[in-house]
Amino acid sequence: MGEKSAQKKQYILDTARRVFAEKGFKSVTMKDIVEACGISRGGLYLYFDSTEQIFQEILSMEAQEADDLFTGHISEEDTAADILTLFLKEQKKELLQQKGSLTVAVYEYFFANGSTDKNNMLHRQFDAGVRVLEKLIKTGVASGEFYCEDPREAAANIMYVLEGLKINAKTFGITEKMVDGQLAYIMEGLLVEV
Amino acid sequence: MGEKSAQKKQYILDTARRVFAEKGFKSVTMKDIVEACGISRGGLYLYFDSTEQIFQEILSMEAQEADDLFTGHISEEDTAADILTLFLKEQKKELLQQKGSLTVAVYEYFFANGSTDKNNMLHRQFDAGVRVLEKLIKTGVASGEFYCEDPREAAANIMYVLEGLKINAKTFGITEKMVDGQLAYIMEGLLVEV
Amino acid sequence: MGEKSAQKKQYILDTARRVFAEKGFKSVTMKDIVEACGISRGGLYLYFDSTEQIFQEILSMEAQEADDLFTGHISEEDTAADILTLFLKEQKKELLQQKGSLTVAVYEYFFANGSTDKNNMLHRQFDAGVRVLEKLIKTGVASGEFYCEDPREAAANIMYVLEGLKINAKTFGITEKMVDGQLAYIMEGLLVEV
Amino acid sequence: MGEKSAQKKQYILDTARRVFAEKGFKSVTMKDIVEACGISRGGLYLYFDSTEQIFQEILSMEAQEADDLFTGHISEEDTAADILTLFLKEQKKELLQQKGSLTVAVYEYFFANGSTDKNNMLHRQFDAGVRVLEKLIKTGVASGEFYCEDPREAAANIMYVLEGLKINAKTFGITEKMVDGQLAYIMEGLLVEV
DNA sequence: CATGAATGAGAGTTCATTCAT
DNA sequence: GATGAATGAACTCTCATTCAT
Repeated sequence: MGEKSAQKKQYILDTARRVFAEKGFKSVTMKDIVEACGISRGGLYLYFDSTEQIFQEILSMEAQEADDLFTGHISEEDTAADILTLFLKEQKKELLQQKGSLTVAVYEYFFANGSTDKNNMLHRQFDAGVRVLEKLIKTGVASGEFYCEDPREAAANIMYVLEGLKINAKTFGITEKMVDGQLAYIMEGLLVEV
Repeated sequence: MGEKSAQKKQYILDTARRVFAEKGFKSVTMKDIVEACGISRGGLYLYFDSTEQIFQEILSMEAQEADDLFTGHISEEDTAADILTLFLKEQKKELLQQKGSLTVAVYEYFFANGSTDKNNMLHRQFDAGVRVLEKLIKTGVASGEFYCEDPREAAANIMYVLEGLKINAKTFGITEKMVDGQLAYIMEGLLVEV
Repeated sequence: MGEKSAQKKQYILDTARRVFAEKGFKSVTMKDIVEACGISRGGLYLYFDSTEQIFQEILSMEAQEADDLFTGHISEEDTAADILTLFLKEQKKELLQQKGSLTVAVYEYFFANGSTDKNNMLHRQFDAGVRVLEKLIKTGVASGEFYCEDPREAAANIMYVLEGLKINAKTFGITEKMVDGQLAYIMEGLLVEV
Repeated sequence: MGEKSAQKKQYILDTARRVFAEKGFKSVTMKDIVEACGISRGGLYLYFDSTEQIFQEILSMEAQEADDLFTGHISEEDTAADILTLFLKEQKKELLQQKGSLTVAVYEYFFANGSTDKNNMLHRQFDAGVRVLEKLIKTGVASGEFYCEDPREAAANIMYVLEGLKINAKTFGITEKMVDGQLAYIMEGLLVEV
């Protein structure tokens, strides 16, 4: 598969990503992707064998980008509270953005493949989130910004709340106010009262 | 529809519930249900037109039972902390129980139908949970058991964490320790320190 | 599957038999049979899962009929030579009849499935033929009609020649004269010269 | 087509021969051959248009070699019985050798193309075999080694038996004992009893 | 009411064949 | 000559849905 094919493969992945974002994982057929890409039936099979394989490759790409995001935060020179605020802001943006989100597809995929899929992306990202947040909280505690008796569980708590918001966003919708309320509640729970 | 038919309809719903618990919502076909019930293809269509309709009726039944559960707690004569502990214990049991749970099916269903489904069951139950917890926290604050500046957001926070735990349980698995950690963290956040 | 379905199943088998007779085994698709039967695509799958399964059932029917034929001969009251002549005459008829013969399909099927197929029909019929002929030759020898030092190999020889004629008939064609020549040669080899 | 191309063409034929030996004729696709050869899809079409054409050219090569074999026998200075024994020995070797044999592919090919293929290789080889054997038997009769009233049919008989053994070998398997039994039977039928 | 045979639409998959490079 | 990406036809198989009995 030469350079040109790599380009086309990427084109298919990008197009398929849109399809998955629209229809979730389970409803997407090879035919859907073929039609979205405007290529021939057989053509798609030159690159991928199944929707599952396509989705996995899309996930790999996403994971890459997500990792980049996470590591980006830590390098800043801001205070712990600033960084946490930034992190939550970004999460909020993602939560409220409807279009182009793979959330539903990802959940559908891992409902079926979560246990068998070694190196489960959702798992890895959740754990990574907890780790980053835990470290951040500890930093904040050390600097006197935060008060927290159990940084580990506090970090996990934040991640669970984000998961909860995410799933509710997809099953019955959330408002910006709801997100703001929770994020404020989280921040206030950590900040040392003046 | 006579009494006999009502019985058969109920039989179909009960059997179909098992099928949905096993396979989620999207993968279940009318054929699956027909086979699980041991009835004829045409027979099923006398009672239901689609898996969606069947699932909706199952959800109605579930909602009824869930409501019963919630209202059950409040009637106790225990302290707010006791009731909350009881509530969380029950949530824990549900979180850790794998078999027979409709969780995945429900999520899959509302991913597709969440916005269109008026009277969305997930939504109603989430709101109900928040309301009950808010009232409970307020009671606890009044009795001096709890300290909480924003009972509303605290209640929502608990519900979001439970959602987060629930979805993680289905996508990559959670351990009892993880649940205990979070539930303890929640309780400690509310209890007035001695 | 009620009585009516049994009839339709038989109809499919009879129709499919014609298709296999025309096109051999490997070239026949489910679609071919569907079209020959004038039924729907899905309809065929109610009765059979694959061309292989259909062919196997056809073979079972054939085997039944073939067995009936064999046993028919022996019951006669004729001399051994008469019976053998009759047997060879019938073989000749089959050899020269082109239409409706499953020969090619059978060979094609057993090329692929001969070793795995327990209870290989071709094998059973060949052995049965040898046994019947051996017994017949021994009878003829006892009655003084035949002269033969090794009835077993003589019987096998006849069966091999018949196989050879059969395959040649299908690969490049044989004439009646060629068959007659061989059959006469076989008879003369056995008959006691006057 | 230059010398280099001729070499490549030969390489394709040799490789394809192995493929046909493994899978017979009908199951082999252009793709199979392309992959076995490790060349490009388009590359194969520069030399051949179809599996049929490839197979025909392979058959031509085989025929050449087979003819060489036949003529080889006659040139010896041995007695007729010796030559016949040698011939049968070689036939036995071929019958028992499973790997690398084109037998199945050849039959499959001629099932479909036997009648249309002018200059049918199977036909020519069968006839050639009969002619050689007939001449040999006549020689043996003249020298007093053999007794045979109808050399022509005796020769044909041997060829038919060999065909029968060949096809049985491919459809349900034969043992060395079975071959030996028949070959001995043939020899004894010709030899003048001492 | 209940049955289950029948239909046909549609998804998956494989290959022969072509063609721009 | 040689490549291999691309196409589209053909086949397999599964279901939702209908309907005569």
